[in-house]
Amino acid sequence: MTSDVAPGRSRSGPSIQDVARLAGVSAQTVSRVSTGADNVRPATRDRVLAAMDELGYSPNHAARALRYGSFGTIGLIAHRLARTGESRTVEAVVEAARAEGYTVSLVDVQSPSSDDVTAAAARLSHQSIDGLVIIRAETATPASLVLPPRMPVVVSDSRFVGHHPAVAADQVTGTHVAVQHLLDLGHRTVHHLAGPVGSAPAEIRVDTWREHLVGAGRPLTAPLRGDWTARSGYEQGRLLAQDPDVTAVLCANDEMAAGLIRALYEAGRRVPDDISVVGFDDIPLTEFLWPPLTTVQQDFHLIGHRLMDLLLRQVRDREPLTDTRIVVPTRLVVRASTGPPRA
Amino acid sequence: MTSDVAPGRSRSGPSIQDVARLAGVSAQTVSRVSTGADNVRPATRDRVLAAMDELGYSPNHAARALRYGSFGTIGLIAHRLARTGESRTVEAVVEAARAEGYTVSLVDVQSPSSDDVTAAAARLSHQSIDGLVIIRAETATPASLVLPPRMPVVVSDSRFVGHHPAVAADQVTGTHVAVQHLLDLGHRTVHHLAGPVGSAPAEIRVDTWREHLVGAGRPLTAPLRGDWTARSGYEQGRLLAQDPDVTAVLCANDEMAAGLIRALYEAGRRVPDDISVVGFDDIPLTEFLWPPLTTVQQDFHLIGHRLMDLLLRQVRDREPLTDTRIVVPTRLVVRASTGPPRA
DNA sequence: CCGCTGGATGTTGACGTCAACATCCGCGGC
DNA sequence: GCCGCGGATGTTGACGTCAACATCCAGCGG
Repeated sequence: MTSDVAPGRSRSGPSIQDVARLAGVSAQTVSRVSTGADNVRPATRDRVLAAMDELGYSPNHAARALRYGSFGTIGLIAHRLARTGESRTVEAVVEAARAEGYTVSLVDVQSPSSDDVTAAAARLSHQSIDGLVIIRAETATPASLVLPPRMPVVVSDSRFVGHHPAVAADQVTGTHVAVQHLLDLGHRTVHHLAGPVGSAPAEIRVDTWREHLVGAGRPLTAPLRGDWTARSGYEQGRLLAQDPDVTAVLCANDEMAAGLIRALYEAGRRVPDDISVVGFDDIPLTEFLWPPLTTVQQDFHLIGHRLMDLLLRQVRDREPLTDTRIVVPTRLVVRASTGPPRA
Repeated sequence: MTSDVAPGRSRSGPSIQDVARLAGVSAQTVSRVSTGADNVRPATRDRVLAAMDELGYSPNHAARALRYGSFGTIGLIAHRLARTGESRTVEAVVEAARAEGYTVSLVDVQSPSSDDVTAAAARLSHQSIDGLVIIRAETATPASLVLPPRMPVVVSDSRFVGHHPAVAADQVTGTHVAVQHLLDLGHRTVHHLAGPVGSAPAEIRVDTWREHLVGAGRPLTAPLRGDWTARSGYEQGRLLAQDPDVTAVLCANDEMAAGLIRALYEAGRRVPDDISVVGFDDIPLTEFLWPPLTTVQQDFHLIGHRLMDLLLRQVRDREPLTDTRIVVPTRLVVRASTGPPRA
């Protein structure tokens, strides 16, 4: 019943030594029990387990990490974490990581520039992480992004193909299908409310949209620019509402589409009667907007899991995956915000 | 020019010894340079820095953590991380942590029950975290939540007052103000679309709503129950639309309000002409719904920062904050979804 | 009854870092 | 010229864990 646990030893709990003392065995035997080695007599094991329980012992992760050279932790760099696509991807990565026994260390960078991402990666690598996931480093470029050598990395951005293993939604097909959907409905051309200049996903969508219209021989207008927020969609929508030629708009995400639709309504233009609108992402609210939004669905959950798969193949199996690329399909969900143009 | 860095030493980079060898000094001198001690001759310091640079050295965090008993890491437990309130709070905590030099280890629990949260906390405490932030452990209860002893903890849930330091939005005032706003408009009573049974924030809103109506001597109806999703709001809205007595509904969050409004429209009941609707949270899209939603704004950003403040007071300053409680104000934002009942 | 075998358990050292203490060296004062 | 002092640098040990090796003992065959 005597308790001779060292009293004032900082914050960290009881050590393996304390347990060993209480159980009347050596530290090594305690270690064997806690790593699940099989050559421990059941009676001894029980005694050790009881001692662990009494002391509330849990192995010191720092010591294990030092011993093994691995933390069981992966770093995750995101920008504007609270945005829909980001937070859902993060959630999926965290979920997949937990399933594999890894913990996720999260860093939210101020800007998605190469400098900030480089700094965040350096910070994380000091944490002795086993691998690094970078989510949508929008304005970073492969050449200027400096990562710790020998660090397994995956990126959710197709721009990094050839430099880092990447997982990306098939935005090209998604955009083609969305534009074609509008043309099929009879629209003469499609306007585009794009994401900010410099953002890679925004540019891919702009390029594909333009290419498709050119390929179909349709008139081309300059893309409008938003910053992904509903407010920017609203502002651009006020401008667009002035233009009687506009009958169909492809928006680079759902938030901007929501803002746009509201601006159109306020200007007296009805969706889809006067103007058809397509979004991108399929956020949970999309279905309950008025009218329910036709949109290009991205499977963020799958993207998150694929990111983790790809990372673990490098971390665990030591596969060198320099230029692997995984494309996750997108899918057009047709709801009520698109229809034929007014005759 | 000779490079005698040990070749096959797993993943971790060069050690302090490698740098010392290259610079022709002892490991301790390298340590002094990297911790910024001042008693190193400038010439020596330069030599060491050059060696660090050449080798790409950075201190091994695991070893430091072992030595110091601290990781510079805080644990963050969340449930359904991708939800609006959660992701914005997480973002704010991560931001505040980074500003203070801490990294955040993220765990997303399957369910917000005491058991799952307890397990997650145990997992994290193995990571040698310095403190723990628990975001909205909805159905966990103070009594059954077992946390590692001596672990600094903060919780964003007022139910834990008296057990753990907590930061919570002032939902009580927010709910009172919202209900009164509807009564002031002339509604005879207010219906309530609540969150799931067992969720603490949901129950607080239910209790306050009921209490306010009773206090004002208004007729009381049983709260409808959703699960925070827009879909559940839609489903309850279909039921509610059948009831001609309903003229005002307070929803426990904005997503459910959006779903509810859509169901009302589909049933031919107009908002706010036939029915007024109030939401809760003020998510970014709220303003761009149709009609723009009157809602109770919660300042998630401030909540995140306050959580971090409270945690650091325990971690850094060793303040024992058992029952501290910080209340973050809420605010009713009146938009276009509320109005007087039809005469 | 002795020695051998094999499983259970103990001992040692190393992972990388840094505080405490030890040592070394140059310079100023007497 | 010698002593002492103080700043720069080196050495030792400890943080907690676990693999490798060492030891111990029970049981069995000869």
